[in-house]
Amino acid sequence: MNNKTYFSGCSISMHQCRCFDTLTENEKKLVEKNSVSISYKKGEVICKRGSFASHVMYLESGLAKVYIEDGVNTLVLKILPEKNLLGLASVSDDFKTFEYSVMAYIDSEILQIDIGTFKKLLVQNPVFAKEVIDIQNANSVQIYGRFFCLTHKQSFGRLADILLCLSDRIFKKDEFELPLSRKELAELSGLSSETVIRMLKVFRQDSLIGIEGKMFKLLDREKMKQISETG
Amino acid sequence: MNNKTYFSGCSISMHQCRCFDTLTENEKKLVEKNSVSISYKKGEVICKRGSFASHVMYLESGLAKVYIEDGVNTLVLKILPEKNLLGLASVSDDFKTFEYSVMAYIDSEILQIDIGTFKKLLVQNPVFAKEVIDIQNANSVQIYGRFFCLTHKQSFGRLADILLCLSDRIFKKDEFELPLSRKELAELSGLSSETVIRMLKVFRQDSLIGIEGKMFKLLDREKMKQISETG
DNA sequence: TTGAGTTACTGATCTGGATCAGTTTGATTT
DNA sequence: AAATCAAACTGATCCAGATCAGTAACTCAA
Repeated sequence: MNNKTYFSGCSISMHQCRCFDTLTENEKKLVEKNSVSISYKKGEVICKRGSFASHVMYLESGLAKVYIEDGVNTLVLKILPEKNLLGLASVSDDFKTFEYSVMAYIDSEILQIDIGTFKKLLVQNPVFAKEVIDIQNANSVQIYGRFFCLTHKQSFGRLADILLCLSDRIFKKDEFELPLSRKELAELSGLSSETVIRMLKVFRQDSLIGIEGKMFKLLDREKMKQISETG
Repeated sequence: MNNKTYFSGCSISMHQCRCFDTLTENEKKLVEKNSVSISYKKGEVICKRGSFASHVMYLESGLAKVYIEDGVNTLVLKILPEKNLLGLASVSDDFKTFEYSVMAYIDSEILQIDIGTFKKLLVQNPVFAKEVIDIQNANSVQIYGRFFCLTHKQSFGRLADILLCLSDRIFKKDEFELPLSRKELAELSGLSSETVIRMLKVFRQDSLIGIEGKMFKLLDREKMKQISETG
């Protein structure tokens, strides 16, 4: 009876945004007419928590972090891969402002969709609305896992988790160049950068990973998985 | 420039569930016909994370905790006051099972609504769907705040936060009888029960609160607020 | 190629809160 | 009223990870 349930702190949504597929041709045109596309460079802030939300956003390409901060600490809620919606809370009249901040990890392309148009579609196309609910749900469940991970796992488990997650869900191979600084990696795992650096060293010494600068290589996936589950 | 943003770890949704108001008479009857009401005693498990979800739930009366656990640790996602929906994720086909567990803090009445019926309403009544989206949003935003609180505030801030929250949102007065054990209060604030007990002692010594067994009385709300913001 | 700034890394120290090992209190049963 | 058991509380100790105070390496600009 020692089968602990496993929660992934993985902060990357796997949900494929299908909601636009449910629109009619006319509706698609309506969206096109009422949206603009904007480019962001690596490190640029895409939206600030608390600022007026006149649009829903869609990450067409790139990679972004969704986070909240209080001036001292930053909490990364999730990593957002391309083809995902952002700022959905603003469709509720209760939230006139963005509920979180978003920053581009790498150069990214954002589609801003007028909130009025989006709301109109929600009410006029129930299947679309249903898809949006699905997105919200996937989102919640993922946040629950991450919440558990950051509050109840300890450092090695968290870091192993994040590394596996990045490899599996973003880069889709064992070797990848990580576009994040050590500090960003630390903030993602809810640790100090010093701690992360020390831990990476241990992982390397134990031949779990190979690191050269920003190049990461998973050498022992099996053991890594085990650490992420038990640690 | 030292105005830190304040996140409440308050785990109690203030959202009033309005979604049923949007239904027509016929739809209301449909819901009534396809739902059952069940009583739970204090401490009873209302649903288990991972079990099949054939229904959405509505807490008619009582008070419950929504949580996830891995066999060792428990994370309380939120406290659920009466008149709130539960287990919404199961309306998504991706989630056939409950995404969290629920336990009654006090004797509670639960309405189980057939999932098929609920889904049907979602697709047939867009205003209803919109209300459900609003509920999801309120939920997410609240969890974000709690997430931040439990990961970045320290013990005194967290406990002050929870106490204020219970007083404000559940009991709606400064003096109340808390139906939770010290251990449950601890788990709610992400601390060990020993730590919570010690902290309560400090609060009492500083005349911030009065405690006698399960009776709590907030004596210095102002200072309490301050601790919850800075600590 | 020098210097200025940022990021990576290392070592030494500190500490918040957990853990462990009790005692006391209170509720419930017999 | 004695016995039992869980919850409340206390004190002593420990440790994971933060923090501080550096050095080293790696940009990038002039």
